Amino acid sequence: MKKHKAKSVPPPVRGKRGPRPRNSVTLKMVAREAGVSASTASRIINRTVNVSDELRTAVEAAIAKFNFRPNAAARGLALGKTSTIGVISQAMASPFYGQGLRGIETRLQQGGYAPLFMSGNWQEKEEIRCMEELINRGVDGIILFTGSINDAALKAYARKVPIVVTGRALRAKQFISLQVDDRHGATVAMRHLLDLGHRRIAFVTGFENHPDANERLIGYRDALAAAGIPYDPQLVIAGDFHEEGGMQAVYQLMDSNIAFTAMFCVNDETAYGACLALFRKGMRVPEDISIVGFDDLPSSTYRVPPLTSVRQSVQQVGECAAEAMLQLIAGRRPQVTLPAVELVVRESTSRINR
Amino acid sequence: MKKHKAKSVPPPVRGKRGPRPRNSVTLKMVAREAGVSASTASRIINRTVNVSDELRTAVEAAIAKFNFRPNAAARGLALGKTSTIGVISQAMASPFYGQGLRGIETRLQQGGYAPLFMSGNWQEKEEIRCMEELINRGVDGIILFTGSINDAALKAYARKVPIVVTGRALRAKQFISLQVDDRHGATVAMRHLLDLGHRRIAFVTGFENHPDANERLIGYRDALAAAGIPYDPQLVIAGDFHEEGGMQAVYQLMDSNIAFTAMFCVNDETAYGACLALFRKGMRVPEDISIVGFDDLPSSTYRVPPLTSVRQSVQQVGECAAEAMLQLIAGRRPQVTLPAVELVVRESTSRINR
DNA sequence: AGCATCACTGAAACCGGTTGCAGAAAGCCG
DNA sequence: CGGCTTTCTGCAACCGGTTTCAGTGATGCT
Repeated sequence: MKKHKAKSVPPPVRGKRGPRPRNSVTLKMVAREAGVSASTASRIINRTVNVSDELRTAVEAAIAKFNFRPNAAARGLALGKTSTIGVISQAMASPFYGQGLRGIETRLQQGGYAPLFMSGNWQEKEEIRCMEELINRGVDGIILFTGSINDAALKAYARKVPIVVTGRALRAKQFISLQVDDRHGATVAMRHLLDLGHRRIAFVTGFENHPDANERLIGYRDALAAAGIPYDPQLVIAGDFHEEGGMQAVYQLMDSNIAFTAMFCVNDETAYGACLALFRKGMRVPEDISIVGFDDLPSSTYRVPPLTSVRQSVQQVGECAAEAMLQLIAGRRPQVTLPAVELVVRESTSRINR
Repeated sequence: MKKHKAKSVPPPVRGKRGPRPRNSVTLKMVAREAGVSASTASRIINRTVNVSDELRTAVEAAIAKFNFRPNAAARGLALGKTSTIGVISQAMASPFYGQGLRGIETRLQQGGYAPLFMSGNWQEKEEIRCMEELINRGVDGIILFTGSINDAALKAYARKVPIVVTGRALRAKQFISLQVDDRHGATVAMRHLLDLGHRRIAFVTGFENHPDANERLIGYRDALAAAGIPYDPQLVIAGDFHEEGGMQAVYQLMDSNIAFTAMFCVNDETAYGACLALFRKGMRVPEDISIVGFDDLPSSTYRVPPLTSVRQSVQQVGECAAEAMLQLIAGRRPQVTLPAVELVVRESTSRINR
């Protein structure tokens, strides 16, 4: 008994396959229950074609009865898409990113996509790793939320998968970059302080060369220039976008005996740190020093005192990014506009009193 | 020209299929390049069997040359697993969850899994939706980070997929629950206040019936009892785990002229709100009122004044949850222990001065 | 009535991997 | 030197959907 040519009559070999305790309902089972073929069931589910009402209700009943949910992997394989969007941010733990991620999640979900979040931890290498991993997993697009991957690499990736990036000015196919109007926001913040009579205004910036930080610095300088106040480099201190940077900046200013009556911080977290350092130094906010932040994190409302800040609604930026991605995938050239930045005046700023 | 029986000779129909611009390298291409079959290539990649060094290097070279990455959907379909763990939390935007999620992400990644995050927004219905969605997507396990899905439903889900839950005491197959020692933490916080001489200590709790809140309330009462101080229900105010709840609690206490010299808040965010309300009422922290929080969020270090809090390292809880999940998947009965809670004394508490 | 059109439906070929089975080649034995 | 393991390798059958193509009745048009 030898079958010298196995192909002549394909015998249903059917050994029991591997780990098959898939406790799941398959399309075939639903189809059989409804008395139709799998193809028809599939078409009904996806509304690909019209089918008679009779069959439709039968299939729908079967689906409900078994609580059928199509297997995402199979569908992804067949369709060549996963209905998943990769999202790379820097750190989930930060309230800033949390906000943005939430916006992305919300909007994506409306569009039938789910986000797959990964964190780059402020390291380009890690971001690259995330990129690769996400592409492996076959995501249908990638949103880079304030990433630092260099432009060239990004363009290269954009040829494999649609990409949306925040905080860049870069054009390419399958590629959208969203620019928050950092410069304008900074100008508005400065104008507020200037209006209150401040003239010696310190600026705590972020990492060297970070686009957001640079733009905000430009806004700072623009506002000074417009008010006819000379730019004093001593008043600009490098920070790290975190509380620690804000604290160090204050210590540095005060230890150097550099006079100032107000501070503009590159983001709210930096402002928090500055507040604490001033408190340590026995200075009061806003009586002695006025402080303005940027981002208007939710917790800024509840600081003591509540922080004046430039609101850019990170959540809305996230939503816009998601929106852009959805349009990109749909093949349209996205036309999304970020909400305008606006100053939220609270209690960390007051008229200069001396 | 009619072929009445199409099956007799299966003709390679091969119409051009749908959207096939898969710009990806397939296993088959790699195999051909290396001069082996797809099966062998697969086995080499997965180290399923030993193969001659010659072939191994050939295949590895081909992989490198094409930068081949196996298609995750196909692999998932064949294997019945996705190397993805679903994670349901309540809100990404909150620093609390951000911390925990970060811990989960870190640990999972070490184990070769990636997290798929979804938010329930404190609504059981949404959590259920997430559950379903995650199961659809074929995740290999689900971590419910402080969820409110009822125990019965949870047990039912656990029959379809391994589940790890925080903040419950529930046993089942394929199911682990992690309990933070809330009660002990609350006791420690209270003992600190009592040691400082406080006797009228308010407690701002969370949502009604939330397990964490209840446990902490018990700790509060235990500590009072141990100190021989009668429990005064007037001093316990319901909150919402957020700043707003803390503010309202303070207003309520003060408007009712209920005397108190210290507050213990169910979590840090509540404490933040309380601080602000006290500030509004012209009370100083800690000179007039001492405040203790719970969770020790990163930003508590930078509050003005820095907040005394019970540290439970949410990030470590996240890591433990991930660890438990990995073990569960590996078929072991996980034996993970959460780090002990500890009090971090900062500047929001001081000896009573009256 | 005769033939083209149309609306539905099912069989089978994919998607891109994994893996049971068997055949081939090499090694070992009596 | 033939028979029997042992080690590798390839064929083809899956995984669970989607979609092309062909086939069946029913209908429309001349």
